[in-house]
Amino acid sequence: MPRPRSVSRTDDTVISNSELARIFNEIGDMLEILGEVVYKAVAYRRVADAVERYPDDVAALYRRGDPPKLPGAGAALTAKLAELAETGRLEYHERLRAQVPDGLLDILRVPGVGPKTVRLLNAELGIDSLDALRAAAEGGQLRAVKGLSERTEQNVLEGIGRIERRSTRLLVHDADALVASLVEALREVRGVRRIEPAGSLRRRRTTIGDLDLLAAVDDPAAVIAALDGLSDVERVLSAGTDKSSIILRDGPQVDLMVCPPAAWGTHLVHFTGSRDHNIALRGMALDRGWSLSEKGFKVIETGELLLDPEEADVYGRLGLPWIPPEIREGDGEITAALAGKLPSLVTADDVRGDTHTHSNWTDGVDSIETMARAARDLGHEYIVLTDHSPSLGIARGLTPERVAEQRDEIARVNAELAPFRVLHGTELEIRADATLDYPDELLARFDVVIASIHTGRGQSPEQLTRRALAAIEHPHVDILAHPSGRIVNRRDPLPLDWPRLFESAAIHGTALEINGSPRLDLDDSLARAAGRTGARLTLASDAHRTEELAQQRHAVDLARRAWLEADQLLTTRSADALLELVR
DNA sequence: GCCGTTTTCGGCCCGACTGTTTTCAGTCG
Repeated sequence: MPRPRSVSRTDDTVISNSELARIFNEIGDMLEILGEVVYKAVAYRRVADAVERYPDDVAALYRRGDPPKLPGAGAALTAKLAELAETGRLEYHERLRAQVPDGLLDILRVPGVGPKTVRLLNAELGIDSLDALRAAAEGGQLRAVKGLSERTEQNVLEGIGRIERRSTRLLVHDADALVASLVEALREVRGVRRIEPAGSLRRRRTTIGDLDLLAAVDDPAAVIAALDGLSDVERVLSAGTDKSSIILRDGPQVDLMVCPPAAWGTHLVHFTGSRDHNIALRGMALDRGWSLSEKGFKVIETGELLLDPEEADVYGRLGLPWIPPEIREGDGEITAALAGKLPSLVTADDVRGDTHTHSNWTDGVDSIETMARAARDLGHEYIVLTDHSPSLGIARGLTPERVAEQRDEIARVNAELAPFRVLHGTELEIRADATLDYPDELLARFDVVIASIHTGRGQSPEQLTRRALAAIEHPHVDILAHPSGRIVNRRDPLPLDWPRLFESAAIHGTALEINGSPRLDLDDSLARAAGRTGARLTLASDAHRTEELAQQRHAVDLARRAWLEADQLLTTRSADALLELVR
């Protein structure tokens, strides 16, 4: 399976953050294969992570002479980022690639095969590609190498099969459903006191690699046996006394950790992560003479183990308030906690309405009344109905005449369902030429106008930014919907000038949407950056059927990851307060 | 390669599991 590698660039395109990160990660892999000190590889990967998470375009900032301060980037790596930003290439990277055969990086992706084994295979058997590795394993040649065996050959073949089948990371929406069924199955096992998802799912990341579960149990063997025995388990990867890993059929890897109830706190902190967050906590523990692991705090002088049954006890020992999982990314939360400046994150209970919903008047499935009743059942006080404007032909956008008819229908539903309210809105197309899809007189009659880009996505960053700004600055536009236009795992975000957009949104009082559908747009780092500039945001489901109204809770999760508080959001207000704000 | 209210050198989070080996290295999270 060939993997993409960077190519020489001759055009004037600024290299993207994800491409920078990819190159730095690849350097880390190559350094390890070459047998360099592992910390050098770690340094490159750390900076790769920081670049990937950075909300603005790192290369563009370098070019502008305003390079960001990235944690873990010293003189050497800063110079390499600068070289990549200026030229799109990195001589050091190309030199390493000349030393490391292409296929070795592919082999490194086989589970269970690390850099040492890659080197060994290459040195002893001349293996330099996945195909060569597969052939050698099938031919029983690996067992001739000291330290490898027939068993290794089987594992390698299974590993190759898995990376060839492996799809993209799991969307959090899908991971939730999977984990719920696992938790339900294991909760009933004898001796299970508590069981909860941990890892990136508990941090509510957008996509999930492996599913992590933590169980507090009296009898570890019982719950591990129960997991391994589930009907949809394709293979048991490992099964020890404290943890077990399985692969679900057509699904992700699931890691189950068990612990005694008395040590639940440290285990949950440990397995929730992130890695950077845990490293920071361990550093703080060391300063106090403790070694922190999932087992507990070990007093270094005496070896005594201090147990914490709850997470709050763990943080308390370190002089910290409990930190919500969503912001445990090693991205300033420890500093904020120490200073007593943790945000009071928005919660699902703060939400009073939804600013982006559709009906069967355009591309939705359910009627206005059905959507309204479902939203009321969810506890909402109102929804904004935002069916499409005409130029989005694929969605059967509403003509001005149909808009008028829809207004009457909404009045009827409101009379029926009061005090619940349907506010009359529109999802207004921002056309390719930066004009809007309805005349101003018509826009003025809507309660709420949300504007979005669906077409002309191939335009230059300048053109696209101009279109978004045209909407933000328009007096009748209240919300920019799914601002980046991305769909997770399917459609890349538009290359917009975000700092300019956020600043303009703050000035004009136009809110930016956090969309809880599989778009998950804005993403968490952009939403955090927007919040910092003082722009207002809104949480929306973009529901096209009643069941999708519940998607809004993914927007809540994302807002929490973005450090947002209730008063920075529209949908935490009453309908009247919302109308007052957008007037 | 980075980094310092102990350090400009000597550290760099910590432990479980596997496999092959008789005490540990490699891999993973």
